[in-house]
Amino acid sequence: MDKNLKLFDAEYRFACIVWENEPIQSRQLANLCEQKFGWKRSTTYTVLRKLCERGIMKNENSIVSTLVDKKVIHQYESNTVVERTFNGSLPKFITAFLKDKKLSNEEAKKIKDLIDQYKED
Amino acid sequence: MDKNLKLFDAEYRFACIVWENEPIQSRQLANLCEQKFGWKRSTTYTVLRKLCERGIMKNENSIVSTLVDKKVIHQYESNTVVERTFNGSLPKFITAFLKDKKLSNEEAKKIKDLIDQYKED
DNA sequence: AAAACTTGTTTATTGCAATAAACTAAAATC
DNA sequence: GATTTTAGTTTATTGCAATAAACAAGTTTT
Repeated sequence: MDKNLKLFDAEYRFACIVWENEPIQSRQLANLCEQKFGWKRSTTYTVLRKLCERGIMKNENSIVSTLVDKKVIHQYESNTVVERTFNGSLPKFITAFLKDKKLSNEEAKKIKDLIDQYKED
Repeated sequence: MDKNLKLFDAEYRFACIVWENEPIQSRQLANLCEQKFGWKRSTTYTVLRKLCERGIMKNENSIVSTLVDKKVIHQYESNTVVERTFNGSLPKFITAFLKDKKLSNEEAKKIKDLIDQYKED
């Protein structure tokens, strides 16, 4: 299936709730969304159904769970931003992000170690 | 002034044209937008005026120019994404971005050198 | 000075995300 | 088996981004 991984704001916040609580009863999910977002029951169901139609979640016997990992959504999201706004360049993104910021030695080391993990063998 | 630095998609694409061509006559700008986006003249003026009202551009004697550097918008944009979706963590963002990717030694070095530039003295 | 053109504003129109009300059907309870 | 509850769908409603048509006022051209 050709999943559209672009989650709109409301969808993303909703998905976070599901990721944190899955598998979860649809009823409970509606309650959570009511608490966290002030959503009416029908709103939760509408958002849920849209995501099910796109193959991102499923609702089987009133048990809701995700079909797409949060990591995959994050991957999609980060790639989209870098492509759209930074010409696909990670260094450009980092430069923009760090503008007016300073990193401690530990923070810098952490990132550099991280980068090394993605070097091709 | 309290500039709202959030540019919507159309606004951002428009701003890019201005950054690349400023200072530019409003007429020429309308022509460019017509070519690049297929916009009618009035669309260009509407978008332009919104950005002027927000202190992001100005239009003086039919000469359009920006009041906010592209870097600042990029800074805002990158910070917003990292905060909203990655809990403010740059490493988390990078991890998501690099998933399923490999970096050449040169690419890795480039990024690590970049990181070092932001270490506090 | 009338006509034509230019610049910019005011006022629609459209599309879609976000939210919810109203309804339906099945299941559980009395 | 009638009633109430639960799960989910269908059908609005609202708000706002994106786009543009229609208009106004100044400037240039004839």
